[in-house]
Amino acid sequence: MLTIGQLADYAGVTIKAIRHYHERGLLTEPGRDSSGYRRYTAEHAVKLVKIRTLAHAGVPLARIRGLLDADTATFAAAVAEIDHDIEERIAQLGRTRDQLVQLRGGDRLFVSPEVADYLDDLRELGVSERAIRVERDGWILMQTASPEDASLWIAEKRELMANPEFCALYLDYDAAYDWSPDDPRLPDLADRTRNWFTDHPGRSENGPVHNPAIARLAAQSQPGASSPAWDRLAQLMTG
Amino acid sequence: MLTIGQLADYAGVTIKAIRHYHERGLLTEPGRDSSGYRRYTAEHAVKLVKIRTLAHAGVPLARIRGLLDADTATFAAAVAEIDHDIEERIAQLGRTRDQLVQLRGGDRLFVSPEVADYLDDLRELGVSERAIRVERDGWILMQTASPEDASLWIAEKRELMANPEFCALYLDYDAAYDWSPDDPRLPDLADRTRNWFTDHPGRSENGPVHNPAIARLAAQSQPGASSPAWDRLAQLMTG
DNA sequence: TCGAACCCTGACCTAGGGGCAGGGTCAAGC
DNA sequence: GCTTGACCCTGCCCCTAGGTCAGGGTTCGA
Repeated sequence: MLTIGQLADYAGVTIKAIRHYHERGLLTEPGRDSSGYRRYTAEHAVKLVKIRTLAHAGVPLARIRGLLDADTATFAAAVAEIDHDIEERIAQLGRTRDQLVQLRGGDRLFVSPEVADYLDDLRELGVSERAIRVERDGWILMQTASPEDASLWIAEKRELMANPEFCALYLDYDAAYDWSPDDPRLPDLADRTRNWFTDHPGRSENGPVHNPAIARLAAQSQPGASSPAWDRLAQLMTG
Repeated sequence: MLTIGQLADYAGVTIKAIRHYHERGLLTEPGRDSSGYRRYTAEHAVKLVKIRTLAHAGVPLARIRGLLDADTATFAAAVAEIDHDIEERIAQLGRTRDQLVQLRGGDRLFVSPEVADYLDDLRELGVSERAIRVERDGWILMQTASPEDASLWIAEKRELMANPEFCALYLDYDAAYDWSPDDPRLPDLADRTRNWFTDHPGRSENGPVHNPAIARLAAQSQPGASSPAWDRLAQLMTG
């Protein structure tokens, strides 16, 4: 006959857990000795090890209760299912590990692969980190609000980046962020930008032209996403 | 700007979880629109994905809070540790899977490998399942009450089982369980048993002779572990 | 303009225990 | 015989990471 502590040590379980299993009706309360201590038999030990094993496998206690006196076939089927479940959980943990690595470096976790590739292209082109961040945040918002539109737009945008003229314009626009609003290069840049958009109207008919759309969305979320020079540019182009 | 539902879909998290993160101070409460709805920015989305990833990795929310604005080195160290932790958990799940298989068939989960081997030997020898069960339960109790003694005793017992005479005695004793208490073979069996113990005194000096010890322990836990014939045998040997 | 889908707060519930209070019991050593 | 440390008892509240329900208000598309 075992005391609760001996039983707990045997099964690798805390005393509290055993009492918990009693409360939940998983393990029958054993008899008491003269001083009121619980006294366990080998049968209890066997049952407790089964409970522990199933509990470690993540089976809810309520289900374990049902399983303990199920017939062999039912039990076997349940074990197979539980085993499959663990396999799935292991796979999920593996995926989580991969994501954990991504967490430290890169934006792949936050945007679609296409957008991530696009951001990498920008980085390679020499675009400033500030601009890339604004782009990223813009794409996050777009993808969240309307994934299909974002998917169309990013495809078009990546095609656009294959055009050297557009790339140059993009880089100049990026650089202009830090310019003085009186910089003499601003009017010329405004002209080139306007010409570009005149020559290359957007293809998505019910969507806005991309750059302004992104800028507007991003500006909402990113305080300080504009600058004096950019404000001046906007003035030059609309005015 | 995103609603809470959009944000939840983006991050693959429930609305309730997001509100929970607000309560725990993991994610700052965003501003509200005119009707009191929360409106989220891309920054929130990025932070939420980080939270989700860490939470899926099993990191407690309190720790995630500390990690979110830790410096790069601290964060990297934490991620490495968390990753290691997941690896460990995967290994543990693998072990649990093995045990799960054992759960269906065999006693290896309940007794030491030595005892399990011993039980297998008995089975091979042709010992009844009833006797094997009584033995198993006895060993569980012995191992739990005193693992060192049990370890010594099982070693001795297994040596004993190498002796054909002892095996024969064991089998006869097992068979006698079902005999009538008037069976004429009982006195002879009692004699042989007594002779055996006279010729082979137990080697552990401060321990009782094994068979009776096991029988007594097992009899306590297993109601009906004895039989009329066995009771008669005990009488014949002690009287 | 109406119904579906969305959002709000607040309160309560869950599993699987942990920890503490306040008390009784047992075994060993002196 | 007495003490000391290790056990055991019940009962209570606490925790995490949310889920669920009630009882509202809001927005959007047909």
